[in-house]
Amino acid sequence: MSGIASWVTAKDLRHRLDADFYRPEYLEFDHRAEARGLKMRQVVEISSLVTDGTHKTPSYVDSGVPFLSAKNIRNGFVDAGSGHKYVSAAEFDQLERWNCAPRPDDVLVAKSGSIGSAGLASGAYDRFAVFESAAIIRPSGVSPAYLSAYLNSRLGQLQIRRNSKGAVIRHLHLEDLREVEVPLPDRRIQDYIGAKVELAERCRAVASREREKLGTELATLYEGCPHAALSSLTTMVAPAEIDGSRLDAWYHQRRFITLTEWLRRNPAFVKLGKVASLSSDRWSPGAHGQSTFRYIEISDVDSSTGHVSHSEVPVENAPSRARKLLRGFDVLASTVRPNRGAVGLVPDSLDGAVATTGFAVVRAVSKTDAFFLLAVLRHPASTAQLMRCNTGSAYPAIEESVLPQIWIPGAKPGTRKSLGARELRRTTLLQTAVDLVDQAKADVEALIEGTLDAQAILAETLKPPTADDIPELAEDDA
DNA sequence: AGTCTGCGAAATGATGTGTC
DNA sequence: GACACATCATTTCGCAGACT
Repeated sequence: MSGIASWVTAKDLRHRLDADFYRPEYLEFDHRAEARGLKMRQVVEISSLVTDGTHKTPSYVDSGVPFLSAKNIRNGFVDAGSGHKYVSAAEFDQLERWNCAPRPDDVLVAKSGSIGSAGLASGAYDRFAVFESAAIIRPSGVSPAYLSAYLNSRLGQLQIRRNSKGAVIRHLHLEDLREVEVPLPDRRIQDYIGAKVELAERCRAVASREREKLGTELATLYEGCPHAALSSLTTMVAPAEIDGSRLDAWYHQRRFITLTEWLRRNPAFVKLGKVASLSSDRWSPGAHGQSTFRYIEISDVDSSTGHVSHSEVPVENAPSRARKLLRGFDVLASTVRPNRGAVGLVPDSLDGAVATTGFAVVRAVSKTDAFFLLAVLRHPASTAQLMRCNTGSAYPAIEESVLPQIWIPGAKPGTRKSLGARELRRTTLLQTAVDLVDQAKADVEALIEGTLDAQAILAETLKPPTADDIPELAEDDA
């Protein structure tokens, strides 16, 4: 960001007259695209429909047709995995008539919340409806996957920010989205960039199938486990059921007692502490002579995928909680707000990174075992056990020492290995998908910079990656 | 006059951080 | 370790003008 004042010449002037619209970085973008000889088209010119989801809050139902909102558009994907609501079939029909049901080739853009995030509708479901917080673009004359990559790129985000309004809470309005300018290269270049996004979608589809299989396999291990039972907070407790450590109603809810008893009596279950240990490796700022460090906080763990990311933080700005030194393949479980179920696995690339003290760091004996633990700790039976040990209602948290005490399936080595391998494959595919979208975004930026080898793409000497380049996809069983 | 759409903003929800 | 609080993100609501 540079100075507030910006010199605007007549040829830069468009329909808007506010200073913000003409900030130097925006003008620079205009000039650069022009220098590349790129055609610029407004979103409205390259789509047959630009609308948004329903404004009328539907009456939600427990199951039916999926109903997604802005929070489902993240990291370049329309992601159903982070949870969503449902509407009845009848309500869906009405929504479809109102153009609130995206088609597979549509591009969705977040209008509220993390505005400007985009993704392909096909990434979620074939049939679903969206809320007002998501915009629907039906591309025409542009590759949908390319459009999605562009909107997610730094440049697309810049354009969206440029067109969004609102002093305090910025929102993206439809009329502004329609005016967002899109560089339109040769169709073959669009397809080259779009192919990466499409391949990423394919990885995600296979990953989600893996998750289903994993779910089935885990269900076998947890067969008969009463983890989903509900009970009221009022419980009659027999004296023998009070373990002395706590006397509160929360801990003694019938469903918790039933679950723990069931697990304790079942010889197929062992305590986590039997198969893994808590790490107490510490880190302190300044002790390692670096100027920055890789910091992992709770929000860096994606609770729907188990993926762990990080941010680079200068050592002098280290939060007081940055204390836990990590190794590759450590399993992180959040001890604050355990209901969120933030459990993730530290990729090998983050060996030596630092986590907040809000995590318990579980260290398994092997790599596949770590993935097995990841799968098991994400299971509702584990979350319920952690929730039982919750203290504090305003600030729910558990103690780290609870983790080794929870019961997990003491599966045979072979089973653990195959489950772990499946979880590994799922995680790898999801990461590959993210990498591919990042590549596509980088390509768009290179296109504007003029560093993209357009000649090679047109001559087809430079080809986009295909499914054959991703070993995890090759194993995809028929 | 009734309905739909675009827009703004309050209400609600989530979550990281400093501090004791 | 617990807490209050700040700071967002997201949902929901309702007004106003356009459209039918």
